[in-house]
Amino acid sequence: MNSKKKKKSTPEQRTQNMRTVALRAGVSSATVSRVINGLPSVKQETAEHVRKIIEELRFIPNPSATTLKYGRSNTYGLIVPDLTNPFFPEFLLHFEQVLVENDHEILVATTQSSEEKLTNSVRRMIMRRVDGVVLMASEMDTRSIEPIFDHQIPMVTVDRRRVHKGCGDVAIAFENGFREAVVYLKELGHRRIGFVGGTEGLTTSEVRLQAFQQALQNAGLMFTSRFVRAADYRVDGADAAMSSLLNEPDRPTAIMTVNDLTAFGVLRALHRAGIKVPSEMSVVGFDGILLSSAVQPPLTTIAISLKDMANRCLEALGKLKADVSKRGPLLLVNSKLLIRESTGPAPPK
Amino acid sequence: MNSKKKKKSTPEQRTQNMRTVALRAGVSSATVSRVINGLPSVKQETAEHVRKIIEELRFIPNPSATTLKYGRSNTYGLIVPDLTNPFFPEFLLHFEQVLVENDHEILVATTQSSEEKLTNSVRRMIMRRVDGVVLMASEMDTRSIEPIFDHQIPMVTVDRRRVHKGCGDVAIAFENGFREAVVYLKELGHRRIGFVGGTEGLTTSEVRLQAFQQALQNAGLMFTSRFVRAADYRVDGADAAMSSLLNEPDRPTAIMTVNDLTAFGVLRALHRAGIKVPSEMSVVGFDGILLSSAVQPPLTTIAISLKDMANRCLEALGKLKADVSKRGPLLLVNSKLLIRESTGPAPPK
DNA sequence: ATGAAAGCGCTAACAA
DNA sequence: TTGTTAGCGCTTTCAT
Repeated sequence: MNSKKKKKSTPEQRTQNMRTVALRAGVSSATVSRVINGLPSVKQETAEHVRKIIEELRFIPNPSATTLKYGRSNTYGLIVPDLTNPFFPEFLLHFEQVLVENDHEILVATTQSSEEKLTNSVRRMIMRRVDGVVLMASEMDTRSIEPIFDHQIPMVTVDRRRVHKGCGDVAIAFENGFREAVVYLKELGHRRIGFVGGTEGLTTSEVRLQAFQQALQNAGLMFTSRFVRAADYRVDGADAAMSSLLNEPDRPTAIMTVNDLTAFGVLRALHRAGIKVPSEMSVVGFDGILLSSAVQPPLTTIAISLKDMANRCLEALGKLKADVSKRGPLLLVNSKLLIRESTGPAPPK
Repeated sequence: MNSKKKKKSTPEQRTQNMRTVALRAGVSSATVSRVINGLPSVKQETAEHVRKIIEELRFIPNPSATTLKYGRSNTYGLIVPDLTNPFFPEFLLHFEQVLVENDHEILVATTQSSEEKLTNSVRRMIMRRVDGVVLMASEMDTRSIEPIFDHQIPMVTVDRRRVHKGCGDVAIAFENGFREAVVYLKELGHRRIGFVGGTEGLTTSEVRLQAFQQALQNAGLMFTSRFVRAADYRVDGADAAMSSLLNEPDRPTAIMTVNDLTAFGVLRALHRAGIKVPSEMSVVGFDGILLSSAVQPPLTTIAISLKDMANRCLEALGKLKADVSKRGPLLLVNSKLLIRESTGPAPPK
């Protein structure tokens, strides 16, 4: 029963289009287009009639025609390193919320910290003619993202802290958050504060480490690299790093971390070592992912407002859309200490 | 410096296209197309030359033309209820892995369990002319997804356990997993096993509860609804449900749950109540999300192979693509008990 | 082995 | 206020 009817050239089944609607409504397809796009130059009456037909026919327009015509797709690209870190899906959620309101789509790509995948993701973004890209994989080499600029696509990076032609940046105000946390820990009597950081060699990791160092200085506390370990933003790496840190002769009484996953790893290492949190050691996370309140003990963490961050990204992208040839803005997202139960008074000497 | 040159009709800046390449290579755009698509009917020499030009020009094709022509977009849709449950992003990751290999895109939509959002997501899927949809929001009313069938788009649901015309299903084999877990708990001496389930009224919740009940029967253990609570697949809801369960006069010695997030909530409630895990009570999760090994204690859980699941979804979609007018397959994904530290021998009477 | 050309659905000029 | 029409980039007959 395989019907092999080929009329002329159209190879697959035809779908409805504005013509179909127009024919049925007794108007031209231009009018249908105008109605759908809400242009004012249509008689009230006609518009309503057309809308009724659209309803009847359950007509759904085909945006690929518009994409073809204008080279823009009402889609934004989001490139993230790792969807298994809940921070990114949570951001995605907020980003989506803002965009879908505006009838935009999101094209998500993950890089898994591979240069090759990034190059590939960038290519996909360009192919799909995205209106803008948010790049959260700041660890990457600049070369891979150059095609974005060649194609005049606005881009915002997160936490690269550099802007240039066609590219803005949304930076997380680590400084504030770390300062607030250090002050808080100091008030609790902590004097030796350690740090489990991110992958070495990444700008973003260095920025965070420096912010921590700065915060210690501001509070008049001593910084020693003996209390610092690099990890990889993930649980297992952080666990290992913390275990190594525990070998230091005089231990810190509090640990700050580069993100919540790292804090989870630290908690696990401490638990395995039989060190009680917070009575023997305090732990502070960073990010404020939803699950940070679900672990034991609920994590004191420096939270970022994802909503704010999504809005800033859009803001930067919007500014660039007006003129891709100028340098993008450098915006800041604040962080805020969220006190829960993984921190407490420093143990007595 | 706003250049306002309008030549004829083209409103935005032109981009490269196959013509550009063709001109430069001294061939026709048809040949360029054939080279790009790897058709065999091109002279080796010509093909290489064209490829060189493509390279030189850094040409990137525009798939929206193809989408327009053929009404298919090389994109699959994925509709999930909740990106903040790590299970879904983790699945997305595997799904993406399989698809990107095949030069496909993913269009993600979240429903947040809202019927309206689902309707909207479905519309977006149709607009973008996706080649198929994976629907993980099985809690939803059927009406909202009907347009998918009207538009002949293959669909796979996850864990609806019903198939029909144009729609397959990938079911998670809860039965196996629960049976395995119950047997394991029984061997540890547990006789009273409680259950914290999913949102009431959802097929998927009922399936899981029944699987649990069945597993108890098979093991010759008593089932009592006093030891069962409905929650909402999330931490807070599960925490509350567990707290309520603790009010029962003779408590269960082990708790099984409907997903890992629920287990996290249970752990938190137990911790707050001062009940030690696993010495006083054992807890079993479901899903095997990455973070299940990061909590304290590391969670014994019934793990699903996400890779397997992604492959099954594709398999079902592939079968349907061959013929959307027939009913889709009903495939099964296995689950497997992962023993960690949240389970132990039943406490002495 | 290659080229010419039609047409996918939509929208903005332009005409009426 | 509405209609006519060209053309976005690509693929695929059909012709050469």
